Amino acid sequence: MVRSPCCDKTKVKKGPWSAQEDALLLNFTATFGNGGNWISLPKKAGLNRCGKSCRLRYLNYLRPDIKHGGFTEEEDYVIYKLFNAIGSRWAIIASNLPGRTDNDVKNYWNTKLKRKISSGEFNIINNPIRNCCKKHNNNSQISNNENITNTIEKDRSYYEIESLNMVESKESTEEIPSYYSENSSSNSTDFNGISGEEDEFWMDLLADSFDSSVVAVASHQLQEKMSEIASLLHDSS
DNA sequence: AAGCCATGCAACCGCGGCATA
DNA sequence: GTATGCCGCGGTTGCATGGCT
Repeated sequence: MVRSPCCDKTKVKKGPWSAQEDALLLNFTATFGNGGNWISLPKKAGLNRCGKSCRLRYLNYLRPDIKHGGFTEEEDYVIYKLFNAIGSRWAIIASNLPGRTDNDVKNYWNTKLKRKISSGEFNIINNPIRNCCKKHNNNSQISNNENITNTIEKDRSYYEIESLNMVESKESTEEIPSYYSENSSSNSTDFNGISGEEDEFWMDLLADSFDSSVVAVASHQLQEKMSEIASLLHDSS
C-alpha cells in the first residue's frame, strides 16, 4: 500500500519554530485542543506547517506540563532501569517520568546518560532512589498509612521498573509472579525465587522500613501497579 | 581572532498500528 | 476483506552553541 503524504511538503514551512508560530499554536490548543485532528489543525490555527510538525512542537515543547532542564539522579535511575528492562521504548520510559517527553528521554540517553554509565560516573549502588529506603527507615515521622502512601507514590517508578523487569524476564504478561505474598510479614517474605541486588532493595524497603500493616499497603499497591503495567505492555505488544 | 570539532537538542522522516468507511 | 487516513513512535538529521587549538 502506498501511503499518501499527510501534507504537501513543498508548500509547508520546515525548520525551527518562530515565537509567533508558537503563540498561534498555543492559542489554538488552549481553546480547542488539537481540534480532534492534528492534520487539519494548521489550517484552522492559521499555521503554514505540517500537522505532524504541529503535534511534535506542542507535545515536545509547548505543552504546559513539560519539565525543562536537567535530569535528576532519580530520573537517571528510572531511565537506566527501564532501558535495561524494555529497551528503547522511549514512550513507556517517558510515561514514568512526569513532565518528560519521549524525545527528551531519548536525547538525554543518547547524548549524556549512555556516556555517564559507560564512564562509571553513574553509580547504581549509590543512587539516591536506591538509598531512599534507608532514609525512610530513619524517619520516625512516618508513622501512619497516609504518610506511607505518599512515600510509596514517590517510589512509584521503582515499583513499575520491577514489574517491567519481571514481565521482560518471563516474556509473558500472564506469567508475572506474585512478587510479594499477601500473607507475608517482614520476616516471612515470599519472593518466588527472584533474587539480586534490586530485590534486596525491595526487601529493605518493605521489611526494614515499615511495620507489617504498612507492608500490606505497599504490597497491595504494588499488585495494582503491576497489573496496570502488565496490561499496558500487553496492549502495546 | 579564526577555524575546527564535539555536544546538545529541536525537528524531521518514515513506518506500524489502529479506526473507519 | 480492503483501502484510506490519522496518530504515535523510534531513528536520524541538522543547526546552534561552546570549547579547544
